[in-house]
Amino acid sequence: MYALIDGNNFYVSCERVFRPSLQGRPVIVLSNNDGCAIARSNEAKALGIRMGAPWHEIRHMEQSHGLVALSANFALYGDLSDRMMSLAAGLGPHQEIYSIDESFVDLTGVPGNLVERGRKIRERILQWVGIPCCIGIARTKTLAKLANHVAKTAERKPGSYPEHLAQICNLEALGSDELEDVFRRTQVQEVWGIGPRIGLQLINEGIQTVYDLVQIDGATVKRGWSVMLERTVRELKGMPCIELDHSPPPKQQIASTRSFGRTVTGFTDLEEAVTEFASRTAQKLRGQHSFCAQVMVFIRTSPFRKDPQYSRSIVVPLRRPTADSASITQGALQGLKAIFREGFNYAKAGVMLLDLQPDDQLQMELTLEDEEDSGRSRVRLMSALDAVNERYGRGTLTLGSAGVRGARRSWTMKQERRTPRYTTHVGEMLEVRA
DNA sequence: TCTGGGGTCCTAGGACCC
DNA sequence: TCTGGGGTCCTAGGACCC
Repeated sequence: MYALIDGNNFYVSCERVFRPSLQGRPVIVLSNNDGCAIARSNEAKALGIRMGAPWHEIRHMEQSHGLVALSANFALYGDLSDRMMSLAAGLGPHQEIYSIDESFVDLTGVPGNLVERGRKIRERILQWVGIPCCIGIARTKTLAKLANHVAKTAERKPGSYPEHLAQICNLEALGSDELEDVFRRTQVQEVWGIGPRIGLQLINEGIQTVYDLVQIDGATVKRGWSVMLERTVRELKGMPCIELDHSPPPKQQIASTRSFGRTVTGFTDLEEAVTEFASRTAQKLRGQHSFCAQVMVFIRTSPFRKDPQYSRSIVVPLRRPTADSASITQGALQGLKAIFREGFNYAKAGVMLLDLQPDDQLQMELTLEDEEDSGRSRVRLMSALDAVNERYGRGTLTLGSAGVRGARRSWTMKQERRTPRYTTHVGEMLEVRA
């Protein structure tokens, strides 16, 4: 048995914790560069604002409907997520943190009424953190996701599902007639693992609801689509195929990419940006105790503009696997030189680290003694760099080619509506006056 | 004028091996 | 007219997730 617990409209709920006046109003959170909507309150959903809607297309609703749009404040969301997750872990013995707002909990062996237990945890998260959650409970992870969808939709749209399934939904507790009713009311595109493409194909084949989908036998699904969809169908039939990942394996690639606040044309701007992206990836790499053997760098123009288009990437092999910011940055800049072309309006760039391996399983090589010493001192230098940036904030210490804070850096992202980092930045804490 | 970022897994096809 | 069989590895592209 699994539970899936997630925060409702998570980013918006985080903003409302510190600004209760946003309750009951249509609120959205925008992506980096204030580009498009990535979280919507129920009221914003009711206005017909789609996930990913470009801000410039819906901006007029500020005036007409009192829409509130905020820039993404990931420092705040990450911190509230940690608090929510530690309380959600109380549901059962093992937890898998699946995303910033969702976790699966293995309920095997948990005694008593699971719905009651869920309700207590939900109340605690609401009271202690301030985030409203919904919980889905079922025999497989895919069904737990489905149950969670039912719990949320029943709460938000009365009449869509039986009322008693709102907020906390345990599919295992339903009779077969009621379960069939839930399956008939749920469209295939709502299923975890079925995206817009496959969803459309299924509908064209006359398979509209989860009920239709579970009528098909596995072999037909595999032949007509893929082993992935077959697995999903088996899970919907109650056969567990996806296990809980309670200690997620180290990442196989690490990326840092950004769209620019405005387009840039010069090599120097790209050099600064790529230096920063490379440094960030290197820091993440050290965080999971890995080395990388290859660095990928890409630059591209905006496909949304009518400008001449250019998009290229290149993979640069490193001389030896490393987690040193300078070596990784050097590789990335070397790649950038190779792919840069004059005369384009660049809108985005990024660095990805590939071919990752644990940093304690390095292939040894013959080195001169002083080189080995300098290798060790580089490791200490990187530890010191990370420690200083951890203590005093990201960007306190950077490589020279990253450019100087507050100087040009014309490429940095636009965030015109960000709320304070209430819980992670001393200078931005809430002040309460008597 | 203005359209996010960071991941995973699967598949098909080509190169290569014995 | 006729040209093996079985396997691995790599890459690019597609689909999906939040």
